Amino acid sequence: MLNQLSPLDLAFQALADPTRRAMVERLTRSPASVGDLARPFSMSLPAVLQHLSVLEGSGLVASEKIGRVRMCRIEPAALSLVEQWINARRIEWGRRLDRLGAYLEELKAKGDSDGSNE
Amino acid sequence: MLNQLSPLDLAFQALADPTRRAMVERLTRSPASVGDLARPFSMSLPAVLQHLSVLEGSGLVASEKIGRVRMCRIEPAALSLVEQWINARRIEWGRRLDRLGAYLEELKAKGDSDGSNE
DNA sequence: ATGATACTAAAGTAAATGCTTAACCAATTA
DNA sequence: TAATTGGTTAAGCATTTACTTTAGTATCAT
Repeated sequence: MLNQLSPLDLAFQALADPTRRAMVERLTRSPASVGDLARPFSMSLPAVLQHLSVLEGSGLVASEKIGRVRMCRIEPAALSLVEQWINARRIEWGRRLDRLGAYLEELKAKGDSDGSNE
Repeated sequence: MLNQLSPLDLAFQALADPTRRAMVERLTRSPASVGDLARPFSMSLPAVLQHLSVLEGSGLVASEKIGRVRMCRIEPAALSLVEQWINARRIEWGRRLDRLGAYLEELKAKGDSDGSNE
């Protein structure tokens, strides 16, 4: 089961929910208040607050209360953590294709030198 | 509530679990059997199978049974879906910084031309 | 044929998730 | 000062998630 969650876990979990992803998309354009964030959704304000707290817990979003309105903004560092994980997979995948390519080249060279078909 | 899940939802949800992410990492290096995938984890085989089925459902992994062993491989298209979402956010974020920068430049130009301090 | 191997299916469970409603409080505004 | 606005807290609930154990079913080796 999931006990000590890494920052990467928290980020991926936060982004797994479409509502939260939409909130991140919104905040990527500009900072917004809790009410602003809630407006597009057909759910209660407390529900939105809970999503927001997941986002804050993951480090993807930060917020600050000014007067009676809480302004929220994205925190790009957490997003780039996710980005790095994906990139690492792509790089490894590329390396694999390279190895496979080299192997196929080797096979081909061998095949060209003897009389086997294909 | 979550009803019709988009491919992106499925991919993010699949990657939200550390066990499944580890399985993806393993498969990025080379294809592996169910048993291979299970070995590093201290959980039952059925549990691993369930994780695998989530990964397959998300399109991140494909598998094929040969004899009595099921070989699994990653399916990079689904990963690149996630990558694209992240990139889109980074681009939007960049655009925002550009706008902010332009605004600050404008302020600065104005500030340089009049007598205000700073 | 017998047993071992590799996986699969089914059912059950504790905990987490994504909501809700019903208060509540603290800044504005009238 | 009283009402409104914007947010917050707490409690409760249905569903989903991440497992477990138990009991299979096909292969493959001997």
